[in-house]
Amino acid sequence: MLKKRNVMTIGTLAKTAGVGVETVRYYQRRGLMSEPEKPYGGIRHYDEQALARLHFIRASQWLGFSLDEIGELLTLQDGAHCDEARELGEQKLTSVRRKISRLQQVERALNELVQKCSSGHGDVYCPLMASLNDGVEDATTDKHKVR
Amino acid sequence: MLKKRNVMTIGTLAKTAGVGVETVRYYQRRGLMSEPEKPYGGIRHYDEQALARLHFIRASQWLGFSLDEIGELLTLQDGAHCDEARELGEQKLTSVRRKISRLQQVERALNELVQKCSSGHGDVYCPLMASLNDGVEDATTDKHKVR
DNA sequence: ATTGCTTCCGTAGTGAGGTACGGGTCTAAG
DNA sequence: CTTAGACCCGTACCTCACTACGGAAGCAAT
Repeated sequence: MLKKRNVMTIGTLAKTAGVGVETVRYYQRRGLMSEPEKPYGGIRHYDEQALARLHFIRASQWLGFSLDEIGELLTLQDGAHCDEARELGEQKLTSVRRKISRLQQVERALNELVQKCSSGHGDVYCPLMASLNDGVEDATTDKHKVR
Repeated sequence: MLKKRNVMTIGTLAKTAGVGVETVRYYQRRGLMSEPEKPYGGIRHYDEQALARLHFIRASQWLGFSLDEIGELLTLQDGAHCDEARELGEQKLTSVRRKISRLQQVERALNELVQKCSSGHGDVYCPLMASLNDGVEDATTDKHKVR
């Protein structure tokens, strides 16, 4: 082994990871990736570690972690902080579950409204609109606070 | 009957609907609500119609419509466009269902990772971190494109 | 009449996660 | 040698739905 590190420019790195060059630079500004030293006069080069870091970031994002949270995860990188990492994971899991059940409520309400519209009616009015007008049955006591 | 319209200032209107004054003004700027004429020298007043409009907007938001989409819904207000409204509702329903199933994938992946962390391991490494490092099993072929 | 809360209005800032621009420098191909 | 295409870097801009700011003017109670 001892294969020579396969070296990339930022463009190649970005393409390989499926993100834009600007995105990589943005992660560097956010402190999620380091900027390699640039050799006299020119272009920085990146290795598989940089690529792995990018994969880590995207995987974490896919799980719903924000870039700030990913920064936190990255400080736990050495494996000695498994408990903290699990804690973060559990919090995220909870928030994902909340989102799911909220969306399921929305699904039920919306489905019902659409059904009512489809099943022919007096024509003079629209059940969906009517419901919107008086607040949609089912905002199950968490009125307001949409965001 | 013929009860005199119960008249409100913007502050009362906003509080009654559970939103901020600035939010009402914002909706006016967005064209979702009209600004009543102001009587010589001063303060505009709002009636139940304005309140109903605010309820309509919040109910629609709760269902996942964006303010732009709500503007569109509002043009269909007269009940004669039930088909168009239903169409919009169906599109939204589809997108809600997509979100749900995406989140359910995330839930499964995250749950598995957290479980692995909890069930004691060699200590030298963290299963969650390890998975993040090599991309999380289960990004089920929709790699990248998190947003 | 003075205090003190609202309203009015335009403009600007927030947060998240980027994307775009523009001017300058490098490098590789022809 | 020239030219096309990366790269470097800072700064500005984008979307979405608000939220804040600041000064002037109105209104209600003391």
